[in-house]
Amino acid sequence: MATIADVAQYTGLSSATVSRVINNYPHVSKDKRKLVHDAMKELGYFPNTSARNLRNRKTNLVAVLIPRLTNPFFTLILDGIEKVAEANGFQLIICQTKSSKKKELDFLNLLQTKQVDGVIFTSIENEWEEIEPFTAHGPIILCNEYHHNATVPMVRLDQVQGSYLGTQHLIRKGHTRIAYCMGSTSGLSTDRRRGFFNAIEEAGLEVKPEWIFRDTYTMEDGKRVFIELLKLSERPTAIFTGGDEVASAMVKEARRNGLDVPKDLAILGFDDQPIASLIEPELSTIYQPGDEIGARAMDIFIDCLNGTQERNRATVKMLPLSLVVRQST
Amino acid sequence: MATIADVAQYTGLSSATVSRVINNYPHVSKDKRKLVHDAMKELGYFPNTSARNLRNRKTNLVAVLIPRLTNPFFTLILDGIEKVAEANGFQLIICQTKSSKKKELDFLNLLQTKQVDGVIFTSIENEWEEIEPFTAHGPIILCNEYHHNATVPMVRLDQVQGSYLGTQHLIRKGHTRIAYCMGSTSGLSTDRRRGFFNAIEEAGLEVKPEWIFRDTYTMEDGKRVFIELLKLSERPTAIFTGGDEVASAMVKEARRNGLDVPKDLAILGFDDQPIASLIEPELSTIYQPGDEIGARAMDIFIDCLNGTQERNRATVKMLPLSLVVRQST
DNA sequence: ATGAAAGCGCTAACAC
DNA sequence: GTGTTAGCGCTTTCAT
Repeated sequence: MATIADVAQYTGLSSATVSRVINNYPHVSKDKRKLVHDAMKELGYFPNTSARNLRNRKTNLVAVLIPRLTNPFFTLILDGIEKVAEANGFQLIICQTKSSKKKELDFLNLLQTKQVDGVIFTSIENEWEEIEPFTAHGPIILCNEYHHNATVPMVRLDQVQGSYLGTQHLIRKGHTRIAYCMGSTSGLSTDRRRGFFNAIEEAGLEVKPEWIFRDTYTMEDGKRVFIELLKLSERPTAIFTGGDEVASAMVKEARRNGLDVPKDLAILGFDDQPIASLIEPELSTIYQPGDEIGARAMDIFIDCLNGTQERNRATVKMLPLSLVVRQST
Repeated sequence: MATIADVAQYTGLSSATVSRVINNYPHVSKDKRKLVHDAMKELGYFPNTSARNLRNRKTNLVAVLIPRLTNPFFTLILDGIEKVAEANGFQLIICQTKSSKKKELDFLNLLQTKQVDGVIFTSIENEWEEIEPFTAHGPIILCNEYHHNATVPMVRLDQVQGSYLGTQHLIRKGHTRIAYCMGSTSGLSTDRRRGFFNAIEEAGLEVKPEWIFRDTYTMEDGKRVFIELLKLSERPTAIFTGGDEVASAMVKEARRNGLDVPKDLAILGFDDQPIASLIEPELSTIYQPGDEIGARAMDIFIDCLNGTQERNRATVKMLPLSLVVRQST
C-alpha cells in the first residue's frame, strides 16, 4: 500500500503538500497539484481512512438502531436517513436490536469507542435513564420512537392525533366494542394509547381489559391475536392493530375463518405500507411518512455535528399523521 | 477523552501493560489487571477504534451493496449477513446502489481507502471487468447475483433450476402463451432466462418478442407490465414475473380490470416474500432462501479474511430453489 | 511480568 | 507556496 510519504518521495515534495492536494486546499501551485495527482495514480495511492479518522477525530459514520431489517416501515425510515446521509458524505452502520434492551445498549458502545460520530434511534427499548449517559460521547437523535423525558433532539409523528383519528373513524362507523393492540412502554406507545382512549372516552365507550393485546409486532402476532379474539365471549367488532403487518395477517386469518372484513370485524392498520393496498380487502390505515422523519432526523444529526443545533437539549420536530380509509373498516 | 496514556499514568504502569489488559493478553499479573480495570472505569476510558484500526490494519467493517433497502428480498439477505456478522464482531455498512453503475463503483472506494475490510455484493450493475481491479484491495464476495466470469467466491441460488421449475409448472397447467419479465444482464438474469427457455423449448412452445418485458423490479413495474399486456392482440395466458413485488401488483391490477387470476391470467412470482401468502389469490412463487445465502456469504467472507479460503479464485456455493404452488397459477 | 520506544498514515501549526 | 515536525491513540517488538 502506497502512503502519503511514498507520494511525497516520488514527487520530491513534502507530505504536507501532498496532503494539501488530497484535501483540495488552496495555496498549492497548479503544476505541483498535477504532479501529485499523477503520482497518486502512478503509485495506486489511496488515503487511509483509519489514519484520517484518527487524526481528524471524525469517522463520518452513523449508527442507526432499528428493531428488524425485515420490517418495511423501519427500512423506509432507514431509506430516508440514507438519502440525506449519502448527500452529506456519511455512511450508515446497521444496528439491529431485535428489540433487545441489551443489544441496544451494546450498540452504544460504538459511540464510546468513537467508531461512529453519533447514533440515530428509530426504536427504543431501554428507559431514558439508561441511555442518557451516552449522550456525553456524541449526538444521539431519536427518530420515530421517543421518550417524553429524553434530553436530545427528536423527530417524531403525532401519535396521539394518529390513533385518535383512527379510533374516531372506527367509532363513526358505528363500532362500540373496539380492541386495541399495544407495543412497548415508550412515549410513542403511551401517546398512541392516549389518542385511542381520548376517542373512546369522548364517545362514552368502554374497553374491556381482555380487548387489549400486548407485544404485537409481527404477522405471527397478528394471527395469534385474532385467534385469541375469536375465543372472547363478548367479541369486539373492530380492532386497532398498531401496524400493517399485524393487520394484514389478521385480515387473512379472519377470512380463513369465514369472517367478513369489515362486516364481522373491522381491522385498522398503521403505517400504510405497500402491502396495505395490495391485500383484499385493502387496509384502512394511518399513513406514517417514514422516509420523511428519517431524512429530517439525519438533517438534525448533521446540524448537531457542526454545532448549528444543540445536541443535549430536548427539541421536538413533529409531523402529522393521516387516516387512509380503504376497505377493511 | 481518556487515552491509554492516562490510564498508564494513573496506575503507574506502562501503556504496554494497559494495552495488554485491554486485549486480554496473558502474562499480566492478576493484581495489575484489576488495577487497570479499575482505573479504566474511574477515568471513563474507552479504546479509540480509529487508532486501533490504524494500528491493526483492520476495521471489522463490511460494505454490503444492495439495490434498495425497501426491497424485502434484499433485506432478507441483509438479515442473513447481519446474523453471521454480529456473531463474529463485524459491523455492516449499508450501500444502496439504487441500481446505478456509478454508485456501485463509488462504493468500492470504501475498499481502496481501507474504510472496510471487504465487500459483499447482493446485486451487480457493472460488468465483471469493471469490478475485478478492486479485488486487489480486499475480499469481494458475490451473494445472490453473480457473473459467470467472476474470479471471487460466490454464493448463489440455482436460477436455471428455479425458473425451469416455475415455467414447467405453468406449462403443465396447460399454458402455451407465456410471458416473461427479465431484469439486468447479470449471470442471474441470463440463467433465469435459460431455465425459462429450457422449459419452453422442451415443450415445443414459442415465445413472441412482445411477451418479453424488461427492467421489471417494482410494484410500479408490475402495474406497467400488466397494462402493456392487456394491449396485446395475442395475449399470453400466464406470466413469469421474476419477483413477488411485481407479481403482487400485477395480481391487483388484473383483478381491478375484472380478470380472474389464475383463470384469465396465471401469475407466477419469485422470492416467496411474506406478501405472497397474504394477497388473494395467494401467490404461486419460487422460494429463495435469502437469509441463508446471506449467512453463507458472510461465512465465506470471514474465511477469506483469515486466510482459510482463497479470495481471488472463483468458487461457487449453490443452493437449490423450490416451487411453491398456491393459487395464482 | 513489565517497560521503552518505534511507528501505523495522516494533518496542521508553524516557519520560511 | 512549500517544508518540518509534532502528534492523533494504539500495538508490538525488543529489552530486562
